[in-house]
Formats: sequence, structure tokens, C-alpha cells
Amino acid sequence: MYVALTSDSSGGGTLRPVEGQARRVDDLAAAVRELEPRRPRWVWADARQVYPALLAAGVRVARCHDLTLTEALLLAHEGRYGEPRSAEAAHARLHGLPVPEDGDEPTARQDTLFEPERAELGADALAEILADQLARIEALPDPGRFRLLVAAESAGTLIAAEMGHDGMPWRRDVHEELLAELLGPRPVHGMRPAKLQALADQVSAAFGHPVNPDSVQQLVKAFKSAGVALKTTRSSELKQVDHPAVAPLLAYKELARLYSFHGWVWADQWVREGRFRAEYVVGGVVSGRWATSGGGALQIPKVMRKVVVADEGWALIVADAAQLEPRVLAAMAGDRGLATAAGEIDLYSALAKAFGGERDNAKIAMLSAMYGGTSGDAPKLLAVMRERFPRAYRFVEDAAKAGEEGKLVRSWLGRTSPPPSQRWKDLVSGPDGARAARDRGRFTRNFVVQATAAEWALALMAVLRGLLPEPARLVFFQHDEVMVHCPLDQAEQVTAAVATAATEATRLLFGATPVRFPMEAVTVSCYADAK
DNA sequence: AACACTCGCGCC
DNA sequence: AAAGGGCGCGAGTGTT
Repeated sequence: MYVALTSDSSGGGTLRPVEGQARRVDDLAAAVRELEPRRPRWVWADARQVYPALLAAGVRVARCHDLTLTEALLLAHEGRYGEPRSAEAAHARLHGLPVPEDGDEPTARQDTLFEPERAELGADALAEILADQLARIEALPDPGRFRLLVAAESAGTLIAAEMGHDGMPWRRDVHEELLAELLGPRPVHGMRPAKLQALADQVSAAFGHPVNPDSVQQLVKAFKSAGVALKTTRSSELKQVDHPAVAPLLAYKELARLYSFHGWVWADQWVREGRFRAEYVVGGVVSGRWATSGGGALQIPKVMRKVVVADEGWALIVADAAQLEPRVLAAMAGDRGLATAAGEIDLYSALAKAFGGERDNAKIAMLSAMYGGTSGDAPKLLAVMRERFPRAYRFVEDAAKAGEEGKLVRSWLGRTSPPPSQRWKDLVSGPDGARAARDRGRFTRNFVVQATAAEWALALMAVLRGLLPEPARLVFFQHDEVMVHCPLDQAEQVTAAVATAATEATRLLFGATPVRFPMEAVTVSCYADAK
């Protein structure tokens, strides 16, 4: 049962069972709570506009259909990438009206003097858009897979909102201790922390004059007059240099990053009541990976993990998929040899024999095949791969070739790569054309694998979410890794749920396949102990 | 003053 | 000869 839903700013809204009449309610959260036991699939324009308020009112839902994300997936598949994806735009297209650009949401327009205020779409309009989308899905070559994609993507919006609502445990006190230990006391505004300033002073002393270690220009100039020609100021390049400024400079760079990315200012902005609440953007990456729009949740440095501590009497269940991308490739390509190796817990060890007995060689070969790498031993190892695992090899080669020719590629469930830009088309027929073509080939080569891996991870989370007992909560997700916060006595049940979810995600995407997707969960009280 | 871009580096 | 995919975010730098 689909039920279209709109909300207004007063906490009310409209509901419309797709097979019924629209009805206005004053208390939307109460109405949703009442209907939820019948497990409707809620249809809304954009979860981010609706679901946070429901969560704040203590209401969670099991299923939804996100019209905006579905529209984006459909448009891309239909070769209409970049057309406005909002529900307003979808509705306007259906009625031959002027199509509003994305970002012109009605609420963002109300203070514009000469622009007439655009009315929010009603539940009837949403039902109409849904019917159109379902029909377009049916017309696709593989509607079943695309329906799974839409369901997984929509479930992702629920999870993202819930994780933003619940937050990841974050001990301010432990964080403060760590910052004090590494950087010194919190500085007054605009000043460098003491330990950072000391390192900056050491850099200047080593050069014999003041140098701002944050300035690439000054560093290159200072090294040049010291007789060292640098192409960049990257750490990896600096490490090759023999000069007394290098050691304090490397230490400075590491701490400066910590200070600006995860220091006191960051904590003031993002940590409240012992929780780090990130803003996830579902489908924010073209490959379908999530992005964040603030808080940098997907880039928490390893050194910060000691700050993530379960509440008293609770545990963190941390699980990551081992070697997800090569397994995805094995399953997609239907390469029997690779799939057999991917039936083992350590795929690379299982492959080692084929690559001269070295596990590392197997790893380089697989990564080069998926990323388009060609340096070092890669060409030699790729030749082995072509010989031993021809279907897997051909699968990524075909994707690369399509990209080089400017064609579209798709993930397993039907997410479509962006088309080449006009700039690329101009470039590819010019003197640097071969390079532009190769660059795009690397992108599409990786896209088919990365996007399918993202789909597997989404499916895993959607299933896991449904298996979690109250009051366990998903609190973190990072591409192929999930974290659940739960009472200690639920740890075993959650661990089992993770394994079940991995198996089920594999079945949902690939049906019967010899490929295994190991998802080992560990129970810890502190994230730092998870690896 | 405000914005856009590059560089560098953290994560996968 | 060499050629590695995807992001976010900050400071510095350049442009308007």
C-alpha cells in the first residue's frame, strides 16, 4: 500500500492512499503513527523535508518511496541526466508546465519579491508522480532490479535521517583530553594552539627566517633558497627531502589538519549531548555512495576513533565488508575462477597462487583492474588476470571502453553514470583527446564496481535496520562499514543480524552466487578497539 | 568583501 | 615514459 504524504509548517499535512482520497490532518505525526502498523510505503517528495520532523515527534516508519531520488535515478537511466529532479519539476513535466530548476524549492523563494510564491504540491500530485515513475520503471529492461534500487535508495534516506537524529556516541571529555595532549590547551580565537605554534617556529628556525607552514608558496620559495627544488609540498614528497625543516613541517601538517577538521570549533558545531550528528547526503556521490554536507563524518581520522565510546551498559557493534569491490566484480562478471576465490574469507590469498604465489600481487592486479592502474607491476599482473580470469577482466575493460567512447555505463541495479560533459567532448577531439578518453575510461571502469558495491551496502543496511531490536540503533555508515549502538545484552543478536543482513543483501542483488560477502562484526566499547 | 579555485590530505 | 577510482573540507590564493 502506497500512501502519499505532504507536511506543512504547522505539523499538519495531507495523506492520500494511492487508491483513495486525500485527507487533511492537523497532527501529521499522529496520523502516520496510527497508519504505520499496516506497513504502508510512504510516498513523499523528499525525506529530508518530512522525516526529521516525524523522528522528532518519536515516529519511525518502515518503508518509503522518495520521489526526488527516484526521479534522479530514472532521468539518468533515460539519458536525461541533469534535468531537474524535484517533485515540482516532475509534476511540471507531466503537465507541460515550465519546469523549475532544482534548488528553487518553494520555501527558498518566499522572500523573493518578484517571483510568485509557488504552492507546495499536494498529496494528489505526489500520487500522480508516483504512478508515472512506476510506469517508467516497468518500461525499463530490468524493472525488478531497478525496483530494488529504488527501495534501497529510499531506505537509505530513512537511515540517513535516523542516524542524523540519533547521532554517534562522542565523548566530549575524551576528545578534549586528546586535543590537549596533541595540541595543547584550547587557544583564544585566531591563535595557533601552543604545540602547533612551536612546530611552526621550528620550521621558521630551520630556514632562518619566518615561513608560514600553511602557505604552499612560501614553503616552495623557502626550500628553493635552501637548494631544494620541490614540485609539490605533499608529505610523500617532503619525506624524500633531507632538510631540518622537514620533520617539524610534517608534524605540523598532521596536527594542523586535526586542529582545523576535528578540533574544538568542529566539536562546538557538531557534537551535542554526547552525540555527533552528521548530515548525510544519500546518493550524494554519482556512484551512489553517500556524501556528507557537513561534519565530515566520512573522514573521521583513525586517531579520533578513541573518542567514540558506547554509553554505560551499551556496546558498539562494528562491522565492515571485507574486500567488497573485488567480490562485487566477481559476482557481476560471473567469472567462475574469481567467484571461486571470492568464496573464501581472504579473496587475495585465494588468488595468490594465480599470481606467482604473492598475495600482494593478487591485490595489485585486482585494484588495477578496478581503478585502471598501470604503474609498477600492474601491466604484467593485468596480463595474468586477462589470462586467468577472462570474464572479470573483460567486464571492467568493456566498462572502460564504453567510457572512452563517451557512452553511459550502469551499475548492477541500474544506476547510470553521468554522460560526458561538453567540455570532455571538446577535449576528446583535440590534441589531448587520448588522455581525456583514458581519464573517462578509468571513471566508468570504476563506476560499475563502486556503484554496485554501494548498492550492496545499501541493501545490507536496509535489511539490517529491519532486523534490529529496540532500542538498538544504526549510528554510523561509511561506504562498507556499519556501526550499531545497542545495550550490551543485545550484542549477540545484533552480531547475528549483521551476518543475516549480509547474506540477504547478497541474495537480493545476485541471487544464487558462489561469491561470499564476509561481514565480520566485532563488539567493542570503543571504536578504536574495532580494528 | 565575496566568491571560486587549487592544493593537500583525511576517509573508503 | 608514465599513465589509479570516489568524496569533503580547510587555508591559501586568485578573481571580480
